[in-house]
Amino acid sequence: MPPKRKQTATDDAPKQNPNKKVKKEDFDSDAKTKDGEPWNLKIVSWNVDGVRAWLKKDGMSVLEVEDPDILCLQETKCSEKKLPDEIKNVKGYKSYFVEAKTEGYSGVALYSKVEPISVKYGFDEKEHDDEGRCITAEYENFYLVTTYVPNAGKGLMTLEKRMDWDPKFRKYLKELDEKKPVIMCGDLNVSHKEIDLANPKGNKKNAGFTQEERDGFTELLNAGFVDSFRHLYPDKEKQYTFWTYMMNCRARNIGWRLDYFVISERLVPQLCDNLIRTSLYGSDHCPITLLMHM
Amino acid sequence: MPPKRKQTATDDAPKQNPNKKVKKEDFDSDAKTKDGEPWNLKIVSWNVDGVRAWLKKDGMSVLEVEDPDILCLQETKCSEKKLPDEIKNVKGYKSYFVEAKTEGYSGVALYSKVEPISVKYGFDEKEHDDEGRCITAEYENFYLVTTYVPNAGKGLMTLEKRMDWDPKFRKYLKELDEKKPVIMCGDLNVSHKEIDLANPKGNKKNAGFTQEERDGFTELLNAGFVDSFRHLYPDKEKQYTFWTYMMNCRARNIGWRLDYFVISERLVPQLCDNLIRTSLYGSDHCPITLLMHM
DNA sequence: CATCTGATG
DNA sequence: CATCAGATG
Repeated sequence: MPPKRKQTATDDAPKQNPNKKVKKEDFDSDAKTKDGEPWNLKIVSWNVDGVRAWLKKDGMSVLEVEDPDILCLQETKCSEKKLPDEIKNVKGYKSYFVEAKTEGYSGVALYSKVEPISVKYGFDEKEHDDEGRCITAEYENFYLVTTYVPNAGKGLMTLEKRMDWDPKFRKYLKELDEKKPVIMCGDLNVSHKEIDLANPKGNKKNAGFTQEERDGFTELLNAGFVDSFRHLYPDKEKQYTFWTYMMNCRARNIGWRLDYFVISERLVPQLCDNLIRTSLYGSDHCPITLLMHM
Repeated sequence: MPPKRKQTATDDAPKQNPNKKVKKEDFDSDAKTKDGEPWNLKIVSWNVDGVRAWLKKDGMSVLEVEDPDILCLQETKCSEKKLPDEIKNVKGYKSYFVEAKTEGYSGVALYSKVEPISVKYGFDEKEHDDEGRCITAEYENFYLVTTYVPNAGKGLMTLEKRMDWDPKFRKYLKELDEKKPVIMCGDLNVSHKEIDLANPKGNKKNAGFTQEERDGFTELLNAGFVDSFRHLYPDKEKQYTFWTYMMNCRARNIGWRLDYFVISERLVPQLCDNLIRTSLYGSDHCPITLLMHM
């Protein structure tokens, strides 16, 4: 049985205030594994929806308040040659980028305090790799994969591309998992269950909540992986990581949980916490934070 | 001989400060005709470079400080159906709009306290009229024509279109002039002489200062019209109405005089002043103001 | 270095 | 309602 966390009525719908200045202390955590081991690895993942716009909105301050060991960004929407210097060179971190062949589309970044043993761009599927959606970093005792999964598009225009992605990416993760345990994070562009979005009924035919996409996520979990947030908080409602900019959705918490840390089953004993940082602004997603004892 | 105005070294290069709040009193004028008649008609012309962006930058405050009888705007870049209500309905004015067939391109507006006897959209040249570049308002004792003349384009890509415009538009103005005197204003997209731009040497091959465009303007004047500003201030240097947004040109006054009031020769005795309102911001052009005794 | 559109999300 | 690109100026 997963360790159920205490739930209160108030923490169901996190109060968000974009103007409130965040303090480093608010991000402190003494989370521990089930066996009482403290965390010693922190990973932050954030879909930045354009890294240049996000930079101007002070997105980089996430490094000050979180001080993560690893930071993963999705939807950088910027070729490497156009990256501002503040994005390219971050003190204390090695950085890695993939870009789409189409300028200003997709793109993923990975920052790491410790230099990985190896870094792999894409996952040997040319069509998908050409869109700059995946970076894998190999560490001593795990692989970190960060990804921006294809959006099924308005009117499900690109659902086919998405459904091509799911099995291929799952296969890739399984292959990695045979070598070392895997921590995969990013914008998976799906809300798994009804609890994972504000309006499940109205979105069954929309990108991010079709049966096909939800089944793809289920199959990933069946392949030996765990949705770390839902594992820790199986019944916690109104926990979202994305809100459309339209209709004041973020202030009203009409959102979707699209961003995840998905970990190999055998890493569950080392899981300390998965936090959703709704107090941080800079994109239509908020960052998520994983705490592990490695 | 034209009435030469006093020139000082300091008013050659107007000091501009975008943050300075303008006061209505700073726009007062007691200009008179050569014969000492005070002005009783004020017309303001402004290339707004996108009327929606200009509105957000408080461009409409020109009405408060100038209180013109007629306001002409060029490059509205907005089809009538997309015009914000504040643009469409202005208290105290009748308003008229032309739009380009291409959404977000060109477009001209005219606001008038007194309802014109008639209003004409375009000048019966289909190619040009499809680009929403001209409105003519007929008044008791004059025609007002406001226009946004085709830009010759980067690398003079559209110089041909421009050179097609010049004789046709000139012919149109001459025909009007046979009926009533004409006041024509707007962005003529040419600096007539070397004195009319900061860098004449470097721009002889560029849109706005080619020999063809300059000759077109000369031919217009030869057809019985007068550049009212240059008539009043024949030697006044560094008087520009446009500065590219690039390279901090406005602060450095590296500009062009592209916006004009061109009037029928027989209106010259009624001319009181032509002012360049460099203290007003909201676009890459500044407004110009004509004072007439009609 | 601004405006705009149109694609994308 | 945001990001981006690309056209236009």
